[in-house]
Amino acid sequence: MTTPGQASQLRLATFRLARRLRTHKSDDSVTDAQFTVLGALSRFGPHTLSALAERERVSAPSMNRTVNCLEEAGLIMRSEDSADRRRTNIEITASGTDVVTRTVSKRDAWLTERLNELSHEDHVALARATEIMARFADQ
Amino acid sequence: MTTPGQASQLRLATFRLARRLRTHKSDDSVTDAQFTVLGALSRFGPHTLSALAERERVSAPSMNRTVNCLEEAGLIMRSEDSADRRRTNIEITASGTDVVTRTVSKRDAWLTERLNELSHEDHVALARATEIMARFADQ
DNA sequence: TATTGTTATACTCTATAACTATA
DNA sequence: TATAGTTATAGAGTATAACAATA
Repeated sequence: MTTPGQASQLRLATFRLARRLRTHKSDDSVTDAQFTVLGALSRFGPHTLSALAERERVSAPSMNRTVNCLEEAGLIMRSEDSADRRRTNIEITASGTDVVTRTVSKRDAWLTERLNELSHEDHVALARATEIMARFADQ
Repeated sequence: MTTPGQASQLRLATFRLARRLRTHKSDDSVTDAQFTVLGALSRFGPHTLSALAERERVSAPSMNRTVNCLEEAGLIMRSEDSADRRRTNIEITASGTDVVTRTVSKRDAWLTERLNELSHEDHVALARATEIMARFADQ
């Protein structure tokens, strides 16, 4: 059974940790929204514009603008879909992959330091919680 | 020992859950940034403009704009500081407090629904992880 | 007719620089 | 001279509405 304060505690801890992590910005040339798109392209491969918009839960015009910025910076590439000429395939470039790699390692360094000091039991609990949180986020 | 992807997974899950929780607002007329300011005023009492800007880690002009929107909506009130006439004290109104209360209960209701479907083991792990995340955020 | 991507338009959030009033 | 708040200006992210090209 869920106790009343449990949801509040999880909500506050989530917001506070997200905020704390956000203060560890590494690369000023790429914004958070742009980096999130690069990360999605890096992890899941090429997307159409609408697939990217749906994944990030933003409108197609909004995603189009972000993708335009990334294209101008040479971090993504558009290419026509040979089967359906309405579609545009969007994929990350070598430069884009490089940005992801460097940024992730910088962003996660702070977190990794703290994870390394946890007990084995805490590690297991945190890994399990991470899966649950990701599942919640998808619902 | 911390495996390479663990920090990334925790970071992503935290960002995604925070983002998901943020979609639950009581009122679409209040944006995320505005609601965060209302929450700070509700929890910590009146602030000067620069104190609010510092707490939210944004520039004074940026905070000024957000505060203007909240004032026009009747959710906060400005009043002159009697001791130092350069200062403006910013406090939440009854309407503002109402928005905070309704939004918080809505967010926790959504979270509680999902918590209630977890196994006992998942509950324990999540509670333990919540404590760890809060501790990380304070460091 | 429906779908995909895009453009037009408008609003918020963000920043830096410069200005006003006060200490 | 220094500080608190504000205004001016500009760039990015967000949305809805409307449009062209294609299925």
